Amino acid sequence: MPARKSPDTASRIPSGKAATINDIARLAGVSKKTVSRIINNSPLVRKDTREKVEALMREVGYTPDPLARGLAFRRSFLIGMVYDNPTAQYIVDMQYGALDALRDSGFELVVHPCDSRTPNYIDGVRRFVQQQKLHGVMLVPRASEDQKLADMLAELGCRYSRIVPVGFEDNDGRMIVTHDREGAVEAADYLLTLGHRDIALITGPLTYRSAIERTNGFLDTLAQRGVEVPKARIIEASYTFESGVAAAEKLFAARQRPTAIFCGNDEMAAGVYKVALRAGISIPRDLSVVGYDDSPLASRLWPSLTSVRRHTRDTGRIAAGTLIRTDTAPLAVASVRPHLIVRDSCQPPP
Amino acid sequence: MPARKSPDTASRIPSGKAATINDIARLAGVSKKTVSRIINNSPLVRKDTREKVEALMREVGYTPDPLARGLAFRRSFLIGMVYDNPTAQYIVDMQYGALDALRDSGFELVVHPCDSRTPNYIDGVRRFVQQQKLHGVMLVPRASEDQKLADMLAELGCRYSRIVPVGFEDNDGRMIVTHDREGAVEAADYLLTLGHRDIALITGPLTYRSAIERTNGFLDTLAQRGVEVPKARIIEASYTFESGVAAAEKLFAARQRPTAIFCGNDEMAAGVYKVALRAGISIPRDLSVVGYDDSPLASRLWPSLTSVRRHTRDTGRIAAGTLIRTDTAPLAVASVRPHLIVRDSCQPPP
DNA sequence: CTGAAAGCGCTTACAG
DNA sequence: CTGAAAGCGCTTACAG
Repeated sequence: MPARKSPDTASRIPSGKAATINDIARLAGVSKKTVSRIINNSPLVRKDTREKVEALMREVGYTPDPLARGLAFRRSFLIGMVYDNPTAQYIVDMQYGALDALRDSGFELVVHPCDSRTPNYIDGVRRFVQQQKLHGVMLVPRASEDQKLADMLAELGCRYSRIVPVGFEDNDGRMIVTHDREGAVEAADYLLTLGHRDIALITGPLTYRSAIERTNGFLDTLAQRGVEVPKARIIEASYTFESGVAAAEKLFAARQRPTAIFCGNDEMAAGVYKVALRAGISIPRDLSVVGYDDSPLASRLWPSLTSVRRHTRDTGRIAAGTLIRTDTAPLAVASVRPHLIVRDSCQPPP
Repeated sequence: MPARKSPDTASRIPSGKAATINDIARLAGVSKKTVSRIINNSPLVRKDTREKVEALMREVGYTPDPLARGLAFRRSFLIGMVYDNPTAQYIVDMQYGALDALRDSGFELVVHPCDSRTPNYIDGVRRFVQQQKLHGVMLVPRASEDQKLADMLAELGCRYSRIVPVGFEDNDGRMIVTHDREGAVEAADYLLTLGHRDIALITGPLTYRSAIERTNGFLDTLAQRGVEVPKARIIEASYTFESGVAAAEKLFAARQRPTAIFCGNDEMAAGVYKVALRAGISIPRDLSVVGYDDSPLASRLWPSLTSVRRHTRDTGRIAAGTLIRTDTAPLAVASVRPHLIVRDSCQPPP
């Protein structure tokens, strides 16, 4: 179904089907190769030729067929998003960001969730990339931390971008560095400033660099101000609500309860809320809580949760944008910095 | 990069690039048309020919190029998912379901969020569908309720499936009916059985059929048991947390407070929780609350929220599956039925 | 049941 | 700066 065409040119295009490069070439009185050059922004076209042809393309509503272009290029106009993060809001925000970058670019976003715990998930991604001849792939945490996955893409010659904490080296793909440490540092500063000294920490799985960064950033900041956190108050959990519940139960069973808890994400903070509410521990009067993610949950909980915002949508926009741009140096490193959103879940210790 | 090939046949395929239909035809000693027939499951192939060729395809790891097939078919191997629902978990579940159906089918999922409140969003979807030559489109609530959107797809000849409440007619697309009424009926039955009579209702926007279905299902069930809900206790909100807060404030300001509230979704129920907790109203002792969606929020809240589950992933699987299948009658109507998940947010009235 | 020819709508060499 | 020829990897008529 061709887009609206003015009657005069419309009559010269086979009705009922969209215009092709041949129609444009014929109507403009140039070769299809010239039209092709214009489509691909080649500088080897005279300005007035370009303008004449572009006007015609607009008039007949011509857009080149990505299938035909892909076949000739041996590469599709699809960007793959590969992820194994279970947090819905994070995924959706990342998708929105990617789509922001892809809008009106002719590229589309193909989603590919996977489970990095299964042994051959990398083969699954490889098939996806090869079969669809993807133009590029964004690797989203936590899969983005898997060096084997990145290596496979490099070997395939597929361009990719990785969203990773500091500490990664990559000569093949573009990196977007999330600086998780800084968010944790801000959380620590905030709790210290409120006067807290009896502080506990519920971390994500320390097999992930992001969890390590958050943990170290938090503990280092406390240590710099002379606050040591006893081992019993550092609990490694799994980023799930249930693991947050279990961790909180352990912390509250101790002789002396902490006056503040920093959680590696909001899900686990919600677990702390549940245990505290059930036990009659008032937040923030008896206990201050800080989360990480600034998920919708943070404002839905009561009292609303102070949490570290990650700018996920911006991250997605950069990660996708870098895959379709040709003008920038492909290997530069981009940075996204988190920051603390203060709400109602903290106050000075009792 | 071709998949693993045994040395004998590998040597007969140009190294460094994947096998094509020509390689398969040559190695199998048949014409490429025969290979094509096998790819497309044509019955016009002798059984032993088929088996021989299929074995060869497996051996060399051949998969047909979707770009080339798409160009020849004038239709891609992409399924579009069009949605304007803001709830992250719902979207992600729907995507997972769709991907369940598409796995190993050769089709991929391309996401297309849109904003049905902008005047020309339908043009955006049209461009998406036409330009990518989509094989099919799933319409997800609430965009799925827009008849103009469905009509546009029908006019384009693009196959589509719609996830809709009862009450829609569609001769062009497949419908997956969600039976929202039944979930609301279950919620009403449950509250009545607990002994509630002073019941309030916070609905979604009544411009949506789904919100109307839930509202009517709830009110009709109460009426059948002789319970009338005064107008002041029926508040139309907008499915957001904030609108739930505002609705709860209005309900609690009344002379007599209801003993139970049914909310059109969990977001608004979380708003009720916030207002109740802030006001010292104990859930479920003083107030019972029922939500709709069974989102992650439902179990994260404390006390955990009784809510209606929608089986979103199953819905997505059916909606996508119907677009790539050729064996079933395309216009049959599928049904997905909600049901109540009882948690800790309700008890008999004080 | 099988195949040779032409074509899908583009791009890549290659020439000028 | 511009173009004619060949090709990307498939499928659709058309023949047999």
